[in-house]
Amino acid sequence: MNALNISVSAKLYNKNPEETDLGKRILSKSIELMEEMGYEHVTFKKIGLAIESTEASVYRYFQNKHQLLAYLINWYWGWLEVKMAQEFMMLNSAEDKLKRAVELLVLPMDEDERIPHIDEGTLQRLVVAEYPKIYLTKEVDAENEEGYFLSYKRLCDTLGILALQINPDYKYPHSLFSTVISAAQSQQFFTEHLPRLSDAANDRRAIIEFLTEMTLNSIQKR
Amino acid sequence: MNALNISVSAKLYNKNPEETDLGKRILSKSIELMEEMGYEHVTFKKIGLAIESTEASVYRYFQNKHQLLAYLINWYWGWLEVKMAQEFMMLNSAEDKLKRAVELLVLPMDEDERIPHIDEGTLQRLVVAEYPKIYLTKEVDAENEEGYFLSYKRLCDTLGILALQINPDYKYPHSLFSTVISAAQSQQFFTEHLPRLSDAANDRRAIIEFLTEMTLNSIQKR
DNA sequence: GCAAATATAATAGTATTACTATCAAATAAA
DNA sequence: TTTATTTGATAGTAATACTATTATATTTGC
Repeated sequence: MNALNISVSAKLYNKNPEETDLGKRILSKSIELMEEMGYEHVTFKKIGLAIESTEASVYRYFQNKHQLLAYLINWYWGWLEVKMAQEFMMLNSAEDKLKRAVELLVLPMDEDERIPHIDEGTLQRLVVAEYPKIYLTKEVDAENEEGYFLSYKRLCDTLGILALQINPDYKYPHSLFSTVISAAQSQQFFTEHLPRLSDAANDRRAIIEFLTEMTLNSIQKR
Repeated sequence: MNALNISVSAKLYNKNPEETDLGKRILSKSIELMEEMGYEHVTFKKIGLAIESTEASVYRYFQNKHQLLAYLINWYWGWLEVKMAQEFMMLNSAEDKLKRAVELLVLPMDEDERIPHIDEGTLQRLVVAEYPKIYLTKEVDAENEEGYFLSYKRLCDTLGILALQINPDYKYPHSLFSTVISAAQSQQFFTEHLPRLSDAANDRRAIIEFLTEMTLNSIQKR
């Protein structure tokens, strides 16, 4: 077992991939493959090949590619939340915590050696490139009931609570942080691929400053 | 010919659908079908059936489903820009223009009778549900060079210029408006499907207030 | 240590999708 | 009215997203 375990809803897999060696290889290789060739071009057959096993084996762990992506993205948000909780212990003001949260959303991730089968840096790039695809479907309502988006919602709540500590009268904490988290992802994507949609020429610090200003200016009492 | 024509880059179609009756039926029915059953579940075969023609006919106008979606979404942003330009003529301050722009992004659209083959209200709902899918692909760089995202970029520019009229020192006009436009879409989606990610219980006015505050507070000199 | 249960590998097969190609009939343009 | 263009009808192909089956490992419970 791992020193650290990120819990992901049991509805997000057929058979828990964290419990077997093959399962971990599926996670590790599908992160790699999806980041490299893009979600649309990945098939369970290709994953089977990459893990030196078969398509059928992958199906034993995940019902389909969409569920696998949802698993990985949930894992990422869950892991980010743990990271934030750890770092928040050292910080004393809600404002500092929010600033640090924005940094964690945008700065590249180092690998966590406690979890050798997941490369957090690659996973972060995968999330930047694919995350809205897990909810932009006609199945969203059914999947929402299955808990497909729990970790994302929890993260928004957590940050929203910090905002209310700064200004208890702020009316839009959930909207603000779903916007900020989403903007953190898309600004990273835009600086790389559609630079005219951002003002941060490949400079993560500028993205952080933009988001931090936007967040704090929105919350502030006036 | 139409009284009003929204121009869409010629790279977004094989054969211009605005020029023939069949082409217009393709546009009209694919908006309907995609909004109704979701992008993933639409096929050219189904569109062919819906327009009482064949799969092959649809392929004569669009290379594939992705290009068709890109066409429709570009058409939407192009049309919104025209709408905004019309309304801005009546308004005298940059702030009023920005406020109105946010409203146009969020309020439901009435049909424009000058363009009978496009139902703008349905198209708007389609854009809310699908727009990031046109750039979240591995082909984004190639498609960007083909002009797949021009109308979106132009819209962000236009609004960014208004922001600079309010505060010429504001450093992030492009980032801000790509964020605001994107948030306008996703907040509409969240209030309907993932309400815990917003604070606007099915109330478009609340979304507008949230976005307007966020925008103006970000720009303001302080 | 052995029987029973479970996990995996290898393979086959099906329906659907995303196209490409062909050709004749209809329509429009010169 | 000849010629070109557009459409309709049909066929075909490779890939995808699965489901099913069976033999062989591997693990677990007793």
